[in-house]
Amino acid sequence: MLYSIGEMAKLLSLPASTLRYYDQEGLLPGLTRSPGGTRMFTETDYKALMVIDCLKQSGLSIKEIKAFMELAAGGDETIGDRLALFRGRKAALEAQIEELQETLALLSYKCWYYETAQAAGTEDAVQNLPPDQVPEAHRAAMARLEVRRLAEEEAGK
Amino acid sequence: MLYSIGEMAKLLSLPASTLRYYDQEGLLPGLTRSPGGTRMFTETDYKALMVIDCLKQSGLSIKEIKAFMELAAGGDETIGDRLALFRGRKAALEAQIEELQETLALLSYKCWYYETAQAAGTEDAVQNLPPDQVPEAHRAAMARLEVRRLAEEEAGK
DNA sequence: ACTTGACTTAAAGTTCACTTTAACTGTTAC
DNA sequence: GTAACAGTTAAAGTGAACTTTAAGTCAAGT
Repeated sequence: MLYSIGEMAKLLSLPASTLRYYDQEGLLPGLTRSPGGTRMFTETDYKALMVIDCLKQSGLSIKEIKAFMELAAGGDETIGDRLALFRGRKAALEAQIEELQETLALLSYKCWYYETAQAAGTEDAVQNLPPDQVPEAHRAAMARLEVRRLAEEEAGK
Repeated sequence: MLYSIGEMAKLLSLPASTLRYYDQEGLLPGLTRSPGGTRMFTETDYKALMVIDCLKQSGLSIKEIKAFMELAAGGDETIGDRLALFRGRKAALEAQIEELQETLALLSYKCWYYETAQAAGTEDAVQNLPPDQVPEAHRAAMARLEVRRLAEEEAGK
């Protein structure tokens, strides 16, 4: 089964111009052309594009993805390099997700904060709430807003 | 406690130029200046900058964050709007994290793939592996690489 | 007073990942 | 065959988020 650039663009829900750009940047070394010069995408190209998206989401730049694609074109000799790359990306993404979980906790705290403020009709009510009335679940997020971090406890300035 | 732009930059581990840029873009409406014109950052500004980072991580642009900061400057009347914004950001980030979990699953599959290929000395060995020898945990990720999605099952072309 | 380092501004420059344009050519349906 | 549509290229343009530059001012220590 072969796909035109328009068909492939629909399958991936992205503009055809992006596929041309990726091709131009060397992200699709295996891509073939019809006698007339039209790009013909195969299922293998589809898989490559899914992996490209995956690497992109993991934080790689287009140039870095190109380097990986060249590795992949290098065959079995580069299996070790590619394994190392995926292990690195996996670790990076795990770290990234952890960071986003902390961000999420802060957003949850802010939702609680504004829900409480809304119920009271004013923000002051939440600001003046004794700390022990803040739900346990939000304490850590709340603490992240405090300065401290990095400053090694200077004596009262 | 007051901080110079350099001190605040260190606390946040970002360049002072970024803080000037944020100020210029209107992200710090409460920021005051010394008689000589030097920016003086308070703990409130620190908190605001933590929230800015949080909103940025949740996918908001600088312009959108500015709009929020203006809302916040509007006082108690805008509590409802701000609550709605944080709820929206929370939902968006939750969706984003789910997506990254899927990406992570694909990376895990790729790690397994290359570990197996490395053990066999060639990629072909993994390619030719009967599907039931692929660990259950990786089946879904593997399936995501297949075309199908969106195509409504055309009769054998 | 003077040096040094950190601050100030406006404006221009950078990087990234596309996106658009213009002029043209290939492909498909009638 | 021809219209209309989908494809092609090289090159220029876009928008976001900074970053750098240049020229100058402020603040702290000696």
